[in-house]
Amino acid sequence: MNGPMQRRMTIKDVAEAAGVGVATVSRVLSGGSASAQTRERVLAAAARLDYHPSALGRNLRRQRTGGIGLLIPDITDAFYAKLTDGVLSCARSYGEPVTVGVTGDDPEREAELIGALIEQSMDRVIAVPSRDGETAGEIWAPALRAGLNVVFADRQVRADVPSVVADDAAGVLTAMEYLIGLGHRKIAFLARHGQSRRVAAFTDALTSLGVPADRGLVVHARASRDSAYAAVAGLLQNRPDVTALLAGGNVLGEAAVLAARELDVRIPRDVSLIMFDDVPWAELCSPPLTVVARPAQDLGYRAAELALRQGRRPRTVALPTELVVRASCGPRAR
Amino acid sequence: MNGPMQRRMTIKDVAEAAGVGVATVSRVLSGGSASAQTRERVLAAAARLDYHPSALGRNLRRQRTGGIGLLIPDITDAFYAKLTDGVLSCARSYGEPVTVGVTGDDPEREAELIGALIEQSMDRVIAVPSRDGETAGEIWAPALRAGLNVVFADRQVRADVPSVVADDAAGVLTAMEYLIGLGHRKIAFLARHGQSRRVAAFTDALTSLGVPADRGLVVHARASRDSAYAAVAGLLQNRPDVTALLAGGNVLGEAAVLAARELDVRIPRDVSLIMFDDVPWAELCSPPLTVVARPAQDLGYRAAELALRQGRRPRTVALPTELVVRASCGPRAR
DNA sequence: GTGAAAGCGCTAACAC
DNA sequence: GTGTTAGCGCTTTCAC
Repeated sequence: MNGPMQRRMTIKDVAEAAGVGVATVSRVLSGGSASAQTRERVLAAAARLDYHPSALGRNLRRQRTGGIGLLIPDITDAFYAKLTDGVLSCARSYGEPVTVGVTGDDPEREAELIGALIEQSMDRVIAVPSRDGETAGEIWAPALRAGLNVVFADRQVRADVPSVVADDAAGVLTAMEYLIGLGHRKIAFLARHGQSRRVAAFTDALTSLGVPADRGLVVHARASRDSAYAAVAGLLQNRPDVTALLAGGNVLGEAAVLAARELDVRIPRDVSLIMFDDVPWAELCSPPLTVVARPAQDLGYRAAELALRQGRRPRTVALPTELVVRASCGPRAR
Repeated sequence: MNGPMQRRMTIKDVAEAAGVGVATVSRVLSGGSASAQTRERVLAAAARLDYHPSALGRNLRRQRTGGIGLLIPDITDAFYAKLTDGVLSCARSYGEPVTVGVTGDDPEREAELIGALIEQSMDRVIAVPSRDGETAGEIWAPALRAGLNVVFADRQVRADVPSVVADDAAGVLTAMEYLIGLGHRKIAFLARHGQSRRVAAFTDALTSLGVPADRGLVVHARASRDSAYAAVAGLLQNRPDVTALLAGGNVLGEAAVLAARELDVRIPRDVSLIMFDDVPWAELCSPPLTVVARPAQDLGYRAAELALRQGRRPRTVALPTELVVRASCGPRAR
C-alpha cells in the first residue's frame, strides 16, 4: 500500500532537474521574480519530484521558527478548549502550526514551557498566564528579552504586553445587579486563586450597588475539581447565611452543583447560582444554569490575530460578556 | 522590567568564553565524555552567558524536528480534550513539544495537516484518523513514505500502523446486555459517520443476544452538534417504537438529551439512554446519564508512549471500557 | 534574470 | 580528551 521510504527531495534536486541554480528555485517558490519560462520549468520539476521545502532549513536561515505557541492552564476545561479552538482556527487560515502546552496554573511549569518555546525559537506566544503582578514579570522577562511576540489571553497582567480579555468586570456587575434585584444580599464569590481582578470587580460591584462587601464571602480554590469541591462544600457548610453564589468558572460551577446536591441544598430554592462560562452542559444541568457567557472562541481567535500581526499592536482588547438567564436563580427565600 | 532585546548566544560564544572548541561544548551539553575540569568550565561559561542551545540548528543537523504532532477531530469535544491532555502529559515527561491540529473529521483537512507535519519534518504523529479503509490508506501514504512514526488513537484503520483504542465492541456489548436485560428490544444506535466498527459491534451484539438487528435503527450524524441534533430528532419522531438509545459519543449524547427534552420524550420513562464517554456533565444531567466510560486520558498517554518509543512497537493496544450505571435507563414501558 | 557562494547553529566524523 | 571541519536545506547578498 505504501512504497519504500524515500529520501527527501531538496532544493538542489529540483535545481538540477530544472537545469537552473538553487537560488532561482528558491526565488520562484517564494514568489520572487523570474522569467515565465524559468518559472514554469522550476514548478514542473518541483511537482515531478514531489518536492516539499523543508521548514528546517528555512527556519534556521531565517533564525526563527514559524508557528505559534499556546500556553493554557488546562485543556480539559471547556473554556480553554474553546479558546484553543479559536487560536487553532485563526492559525489555520495563516497556515501556521500551533504548539500547545498546559501549565496547570503552575508558574514553575509555565516558566519551563516558556524556556522550551525559546529553545525552539518560536517567536509568537499566546498565553493565559498563571500569575499576575511581579511574578508574571519575572516569568515572562526571558521571553520578552528573547524578542518573542507575546499576547496574553483571558488575563491581563502587564501593561506592556497586549491582552485579549473578556470584560469580566461588566460581567460580574451585571450578575450582581441581577442577583440583588432578586433580593439577595449575602452573595459569595467562588474564585480561582489569582483571579484578583475579578475579586476586585466583585467587591466593587457590590459596594457600588449599596451592598456591604463581606471579605469572608470570597472563597478561593485551585483550578482542580477536587479543590473546587472542597471550597464550595466548606462555604455552604460554614456560611448558611449565603443565599447566592457566583462561580468564577465552569469547573468551579460544576463543583458548586455537585456540592450543593451532596449537601442537599437546593438550587435555586436554597441558594441561587450563577456561573462564569456558557458551556454546553449548563443547559443540560438540573436546573439549567444561569451563566455569564464569555466569548471563549473569539478570545482565542483575536489573540491569534494579534500574535500573527506584524506591525504595532493595540494594547488591550476587551470583548463583551453576556448574562444568559436560565433557571438557577430565584428570589431570596431565607 | 525587561532589559533590551539581546542577541542570542551561540555554541561558539560559549566555546570562546570557556576557551575550548565547539565540539567540546556540544559534547558536554549532550552528556558526552569530557574531563571533569573541562566540563565544569563549559557549564560555567554556558550559565554565565545564559546560553540555551538552539533547537533550529540541532534539528537541521539531525534532519528531524523533535516533538510530536497530534491530529484530532475536535478539541472542544471533551473526549478528545482529555485524550489530548494524556498526550501532553506524556510528552511533557519526555520534554517533547506537541503541535496540535484539528481535522473536523474532514479527510481533506487531515491531508493538509499531514502535509504541514511533513514540511516541519515532524517525525512522530498521533492521529485520530477521520476515515478508515482505502481513504485512510491514501491519506496516510505520504506520511508513511516520509518515514513518520505514526500511531493511531481511538480508531483502528490500518494493520501496519500501531493503534491505541478502547475496546468499543466490549463496551457496546455490555451496554446491550444491560438494555436487553431491562426488556428493551427496539434499540437504536446513534453513530458518527465513519464509526463502521462500532456499528458492526452493535449489530453483532444484538444478534448474539438474540435480538434481530434492524438496519433502520442505526442513524448517522456528523460530529457537529447541529447534525447530531437533527439526527436524533428525526429518529425520535419517525420511530416511536424505539425504547432505548445508544449514543456513540458525548456530543451525540448531548444532542439526544436536548432533542428528547424538546420533543417531550422523557428519559428514562419513554426512552432509555446510554452514552459513550463519561464526561463530567453526565452526572450533572437530569437524569444523570448511564455511560460507557472510555479511558480517554490513558488512550492519549499510551499513544504518546508508543510514538515516543524507539524500537519495535506492538500492533494494537485495546484498553477496557466500563459501564457506569446511573439513572438514564429504565425497564421497557411502551 | 540568474548563478555562485556565504552562512544560520549545531553535531559527528575524523585527526591529533 | 579535545579541536578542526564538513555539512544539514535553505535564503540572500553580490556579481554577472
